[in-house]
Amino acid sequence: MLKKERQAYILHQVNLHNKVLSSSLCTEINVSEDTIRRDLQELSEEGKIIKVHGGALSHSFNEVSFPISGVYSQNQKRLIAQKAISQIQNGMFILTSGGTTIMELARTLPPQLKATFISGSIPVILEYMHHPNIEVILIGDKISKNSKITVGSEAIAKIKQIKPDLCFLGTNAIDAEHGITDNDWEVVQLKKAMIESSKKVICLSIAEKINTVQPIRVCGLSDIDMLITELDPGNPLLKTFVDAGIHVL
Amino acid sequence: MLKKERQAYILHQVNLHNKVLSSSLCTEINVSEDTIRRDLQELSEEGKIIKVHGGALSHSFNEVSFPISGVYSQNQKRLIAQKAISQIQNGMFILTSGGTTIMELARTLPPQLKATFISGSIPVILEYMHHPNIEVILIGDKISKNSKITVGSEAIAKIKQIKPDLCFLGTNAIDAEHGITDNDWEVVQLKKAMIESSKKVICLSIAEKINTVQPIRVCGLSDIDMLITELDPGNPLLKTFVDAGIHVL
DNA sequence: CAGGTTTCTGCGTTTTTTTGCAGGAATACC
DNA sequence: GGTATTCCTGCAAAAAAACGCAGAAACCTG
Repeated sequence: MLKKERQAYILHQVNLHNKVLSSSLCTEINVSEDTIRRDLQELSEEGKIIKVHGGALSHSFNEVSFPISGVYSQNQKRLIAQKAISQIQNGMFILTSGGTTIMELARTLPPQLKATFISGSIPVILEYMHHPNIEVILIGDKISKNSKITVGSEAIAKIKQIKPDLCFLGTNAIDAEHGITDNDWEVVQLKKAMIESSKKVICLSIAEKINTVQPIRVCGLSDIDMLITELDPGNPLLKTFVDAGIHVL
Repeated sequence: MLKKERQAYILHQVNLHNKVLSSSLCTEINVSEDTIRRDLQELSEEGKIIKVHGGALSHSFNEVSFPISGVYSQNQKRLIAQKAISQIQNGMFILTSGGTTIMELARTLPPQLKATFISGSIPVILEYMHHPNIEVILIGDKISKNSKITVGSEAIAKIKQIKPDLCFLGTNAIDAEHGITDNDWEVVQLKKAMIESSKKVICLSIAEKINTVQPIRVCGLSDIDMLITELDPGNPLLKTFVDAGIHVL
């Protein structure tokens, strides 16, 4: 088994179960405990997981508070949310993924807006529920505890049955060459289904994530209709996306 | 169980109940009292909790609040939850409704329990998600904002597809003559489906709601397998239910 | 393709962390 | 004031991590 492969497997396990034990990993993959430990070390240095005595935990595990960076990018996300809202019209069916950017969007929705929002993300759904006028549809299935969204074939099947007007996609990484990429296999499956179902796909991303790559591919640039960042559309960082025919806001 | 995990669990318990006893924690997590004490020590040094003789308190507790009105029935509900948990075995598929009694059940689940919980209630699902070992399946559909559960034909169809071992039903009203009744038409539809699907239906109800009636009928007594209240099973108030062949706990 | 270099992996040893236990001190409760 | 918890200290065993090293594999590179 290749090192890269091994680490991808470990990362997948961590994202799936929120924790891994070095001991169980080394019997699963059949390598020495030292190798596992070194892998965990590397993944931890890359910020992908949290290494603890005896194994590792997913980041979301104790991601209760990240006050400093949170506030910092909060303003950027608010700006993105504003731009995104300008694309919404009354009566629309809107499918959204999870993530903090979408959370900000949910919080920022104008109270008089009347629309139907569909999502499988629990935190996002909670935000939508506070809104006085929108209808909320929840996609059901098994809940992935670390990403706090519903994942699985049922969820995907349900998404394929609907045809929303808009799809807002929070992104983990977007790159001119590799398109949108992510690090959780199940989340990627969902996003793929969301993109396929929707009439129009709008990708929300803070500038920090532009030109970054994650291990698993979600879709190419051609599948995206619009890209919203906190930057000015004329910013040179965005030129490649404009050139690719994406409407950049 | 990893140290971080344990501490996260403790922290969650503290934030939930505003206090924890070292003695009860050490039986719950199954470690020595010293370990718990050291964990509390560390968490206290990090400022996450306030350590006191015999356990720890939440920060918010210290400020003003002496337990408000809820506590009275909270204790009753906790007792009900305890009894309910005695009916759960590892590996079971368990369908639950919403409501505060079920919330208490969700909060009280022992951390080492491994089971699959299915529900359409958002607050209950949030509780389940905090649990380290259980699988959580969310029933999706349109969200009813006032009852905070998913309602509609999709949800009902999904419930009919499953065959859980147990169904815990929070009740609004139960009466010897009219059986279980409720006041929300959509919730009633769901509960009916839940009862129909489940191998065993366990009804949770505080004594206050016994012999009360609501406008819409959910089911008759014959559909219930077990009734759990905070009262002693021998209590005269429960006699009619025992006579009706219901196992009263 | 041959030779050299870098990277990766497993093993033995040492060091650190974690955990439980025992006995005495401190504290709460009656 | 006496008794029963609870707490702290030191200690020891077990588990895990870190470290150094050497063989093996992969990877340049000319």
